Amino acid sequence: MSSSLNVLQKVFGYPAFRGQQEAIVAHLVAGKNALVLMPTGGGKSLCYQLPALLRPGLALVVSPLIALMQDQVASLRARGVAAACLNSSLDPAAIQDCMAALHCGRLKLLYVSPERLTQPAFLALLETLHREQPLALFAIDEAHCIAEWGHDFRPEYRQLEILCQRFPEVPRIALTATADLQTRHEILEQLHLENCAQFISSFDRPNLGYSICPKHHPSAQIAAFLHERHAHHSGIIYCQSRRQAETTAQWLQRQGWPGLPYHAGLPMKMRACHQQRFLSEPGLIMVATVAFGMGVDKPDVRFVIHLECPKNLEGYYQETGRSGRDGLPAEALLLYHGADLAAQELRLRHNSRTPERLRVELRRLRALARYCQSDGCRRQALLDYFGEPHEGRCGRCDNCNPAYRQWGGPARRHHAITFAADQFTPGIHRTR
DNA sequence: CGGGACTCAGATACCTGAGTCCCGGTGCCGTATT
Repeated sequence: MSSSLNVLQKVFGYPAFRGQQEAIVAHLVAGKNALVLMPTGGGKSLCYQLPALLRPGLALVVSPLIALMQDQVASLRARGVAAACLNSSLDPAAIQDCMAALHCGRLKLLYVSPERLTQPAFLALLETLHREQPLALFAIDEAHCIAEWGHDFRPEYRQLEILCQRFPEVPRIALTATADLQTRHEILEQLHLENCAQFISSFDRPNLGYSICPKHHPSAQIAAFLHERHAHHSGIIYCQSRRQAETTAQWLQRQGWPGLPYHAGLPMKMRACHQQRFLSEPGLIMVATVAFGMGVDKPDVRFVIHLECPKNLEGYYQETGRSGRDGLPAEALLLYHGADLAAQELRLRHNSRTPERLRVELRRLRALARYCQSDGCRRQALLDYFGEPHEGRCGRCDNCNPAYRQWGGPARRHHAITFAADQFTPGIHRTR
């Protein structure tokens, strides 16, 4: 039995590798670089965790959120792996413990943020450790953040090339569940992975149905959608602003739907409470900004509604992809209005740091606009955007199947909630 | 900011016009202040 299969079974408790995992692990164990695109739930973490155990030395994992680090460390420790994170949530004593463990070589995996990683003092620490015992590898988890956040929001994401400069012989692996061609290009460029192997799984989510409807009267359209299709289902409604999330959640509650607001302007306790309730209570509707989602793994989310257009198809794919993780049917509904696109364009023009950046973002926005306005198969268009062929006529989008075309909204608002139930094709939305 | 979307009232079973509101959002880290 190979040592990697042995560790897979003994430490992680899986009988066998899935998909491209085995090839990726072998590639990394051999000391080579890789880019991995794999859907959530596909077993991405294993692709660097297993090599981290098989190679000598400490593996460093760059992760965007403290909550993600904590989840990963807890799960590794539960399997008996010496893992830790180093971040601002730790008290001085915990930091001391972590440093002691690092210095005596007891740790196998250390999770840090890009902000921590790029601090001179931390890099000096890494170099000290590296002289004692060469580092096992660098893993950049959620690597799309390099492109998504690196340009303005979290600039340290664009300083990760320092890994290659300071530790050129340590293998690097970048992992994400969502990256369009532009984002892939930026990840490869920033991490100096230009000629590395790319392991790209299919982006198709066959159990998701896609609908895009003209936004006439959103509250009536949402009410009809929930009433006819998703009563008592868990779902997410994505909004573009905190205020919209608040008002929409309040409106839902007034209508008798269990809506909970979620955005970064809420007190920490309330955010945690709403997230916990969403995960544990059935049938809740999270009304959220982009603050909600990363690292949230709820298998039975049955629908995602976009009250406004996201700013590109990458974001749309990410957000819709949070439904149907259990493999059972789920639906994505986007309420489309040209003015929302125009608003996104204005924001881009206002906020883009460089003309080049603006050009790139406008191109991505226009791809989203074409997608919304297209009368072709949505699945085919979405997969095409990610460079993946699909024959079209998927049967599970509004352009392929009239049953997904019900939410166009009433021409006259007072007819809002009077859709006839017999318009639906039975059997399309079974949930078990 | 100007202009579009939405709400609400009033009149009347669908529609109009005036008034209001809006004009992003994501998190690390470290330091200053209670």
